[in-house]
Amino acid sequence: MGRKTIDLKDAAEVFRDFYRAEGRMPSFTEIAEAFGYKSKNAAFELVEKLVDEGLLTKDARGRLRLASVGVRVLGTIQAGLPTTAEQDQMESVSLDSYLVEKPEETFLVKVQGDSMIDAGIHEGDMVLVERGRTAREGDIVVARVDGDWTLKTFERRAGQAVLVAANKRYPIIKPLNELTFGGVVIGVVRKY
Amino acid sequence: MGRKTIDLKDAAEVFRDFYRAEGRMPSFTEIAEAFGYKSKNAAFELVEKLVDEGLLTKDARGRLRLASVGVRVLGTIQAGLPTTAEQDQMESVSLDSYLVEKPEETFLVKVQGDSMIDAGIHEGDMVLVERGRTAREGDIVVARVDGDWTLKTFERRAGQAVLVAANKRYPIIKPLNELTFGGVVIGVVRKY
DNA sequence: ATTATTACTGAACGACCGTTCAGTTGTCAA
DNA sequence: TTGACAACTGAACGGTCGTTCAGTAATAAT
Repeated sequence: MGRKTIDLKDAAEVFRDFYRAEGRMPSFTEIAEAFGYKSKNAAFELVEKLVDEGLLTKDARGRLRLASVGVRVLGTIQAGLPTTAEQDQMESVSLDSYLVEKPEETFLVKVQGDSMIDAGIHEGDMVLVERGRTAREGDIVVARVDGDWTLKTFERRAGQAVLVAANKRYPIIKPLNELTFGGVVIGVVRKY
Repeated sequence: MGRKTIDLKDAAEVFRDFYRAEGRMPSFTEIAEAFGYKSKNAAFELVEKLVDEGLLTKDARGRLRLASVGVRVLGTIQAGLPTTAEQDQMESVSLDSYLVEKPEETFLVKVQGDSMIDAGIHEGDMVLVERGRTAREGDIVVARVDGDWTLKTFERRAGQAVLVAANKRYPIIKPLNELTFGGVVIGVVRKY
């Protein structure tokens, strides 16, 4: 046979790393460099195998594309986790596009304190805040009350806009002078 | 002056949409098509403006790159949300690469029930499960106990492996015959 | 009305792209 | 030992790429 045999899964990993670092797929010249080939054709044939395996895709003009960007979605937990054979047919979703609609207006903010713990937002969690969206009752908002920025639920009590913590140990905040909305929390992200 | 003047922010949105749909940035021919230009040069000059505005970047070989993939990270909530002027210098992070290390082994599972509510995992949340990772004490795991798949904290009581719910109303599960680990929960994602 | 400036068109350039092909080198099975 | 086969090398091809340049059309200021 030939010289070395590489695991195709490992090869696909190299492509994914390149895509993450560069934001695009490598050219055949770059693939050859990455794998230590001296010929583009060696890279070409490697890509053909990966396409056959379904790990890569090509578009009409031959440009490469990752078969699975993001994470695959499994319906419910009841079925257990899928095997390698089953997972090919599963839909794959990018967490960025799943959670964020307006990247230009969205920010990731680290949560301090436990004032929203009953809403499942713990200290150290990251909340996705969209700036400029109008807050509706019940929305969790980033707001500036009398000089301080806080993370609270926006509600109305007797016609007045108030900020309510999701923790019984915190009082309801009734803005005296100032109430500015920084943004609305559109999502929560936690990493263990 | 020339014929029409387009808002550069809107133009950048077109590029982002293309990148989301195709997984890569458009060529100048494709840009011309998307904006209704009959000449590649019109697209070229539009891109130059976007680069000047910092909305796009070019690499060494002239290929385009989105200036902000993913979401910008804001340190703490104390400072409030940044203005347009400040946000340019902020680091931008892809949620995919922030949360997921091994895309091939990671799955997104929708949570049913309230057994993990004290750990801040509510019904309807999505948990990121990495298959194959060895579970350590205190890890939240997807496990199969005596035939049923559940989401619980993995612990040891008197030398025996047990599954503990983060909810006082649920009992500790001591596996009778079978205990199979499907994967370890490496993150939580919630969308409002 | 004239001029300057901007928004384009259209053609051309070398460079690199994906692809193909002929040949070489190493490895395994018979 | 031999032959088949797979893993490569190296050169070549047309095509598309990013880029440049000369010119035209439309707006705005003078």
